[in-house]
Amino acid sequence: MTSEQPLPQEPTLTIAQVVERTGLSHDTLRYYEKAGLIQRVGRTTGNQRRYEAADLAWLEFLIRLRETGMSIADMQRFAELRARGDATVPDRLAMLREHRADLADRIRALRRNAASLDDKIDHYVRLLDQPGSDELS
Amino acid sequence: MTSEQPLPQEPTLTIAQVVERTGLSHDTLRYYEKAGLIQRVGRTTGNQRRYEAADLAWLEFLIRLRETGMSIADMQRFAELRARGDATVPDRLAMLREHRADLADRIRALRRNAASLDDKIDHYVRLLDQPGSDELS
DNA sequence: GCTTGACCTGGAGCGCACTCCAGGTTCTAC
DNA sequence: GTAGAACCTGGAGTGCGCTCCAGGTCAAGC
Repeated sequence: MTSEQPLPQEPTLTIAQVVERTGLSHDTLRYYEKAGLIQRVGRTTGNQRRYEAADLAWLEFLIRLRETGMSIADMQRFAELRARGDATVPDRLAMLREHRADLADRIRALRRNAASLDDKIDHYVRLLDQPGSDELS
Repeated sequence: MTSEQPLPQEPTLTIAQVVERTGLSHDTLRYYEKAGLIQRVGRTTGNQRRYEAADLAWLEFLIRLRETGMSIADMQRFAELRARGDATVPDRLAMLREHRADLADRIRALRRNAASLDDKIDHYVRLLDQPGSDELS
């Protein structure tokens, strides 16, 4: 048999590796941690951060919340609920559903606005096709 | 025949009326004007602003640019081109097309993110349906 | 004519989400 | 063991897009 090997510790990531994988900056990672968006990350004996896979997954979820327009304050609320455990799943679900509905509204509004940009673009194209007419807008 | 009437001056709007119609605040309207986003608005002899229909239409266009994520700096560039007249139509068209393409990208990204929020929501729903399993995220 | 509310200006202040800095500690490679 | 890169902290600074303020002027109704 093979000799007993040390438990293959789940590999951890340095902050530089997390920067590379998430696109967040060092400062933003520290800011998110200070703000309570991520629970205290593991440390080496020398006090340097070592991120685990679960931290990375959570960060990626936070990034999605941010990219869909959630404020830091709301992310803090969400993170706090998460930290309180399973009992808060209904609250988290409610928050997420509300955020999802807001997002749907915003996407609809963007599409409407996109359509009117298209109209404006068409207007300019026509101006270029038949020049000479006084421009109105 | 009817007696000669004074030219029915195109009715103008006070700033309060524009606030009401656009949803922009007094301060934002003045800020936009100072920033050159709208060309100097007409004034009464007493120096109070009187907006014309064309001003309102332009403001509504600016609002669409803003709502689709254009920065004030880019709106300034656009407004400046507009102020320079017909010769800049090609530049304006190019700006608008680029902005439109960015917008399409952002809408696509939002839809992708929305889909992954939906996954997360489903995950929570399943957690609630079959409680007891240790929660992972 | 007077009151009251709407409007004017320049400039300071604010909230958000980072970003930068100084000064020190730790890690890695030689 | 040492050099240099990576990392640590608290706190100050930044850019954006407004928002507020003080101290005045103007306009409309009585």
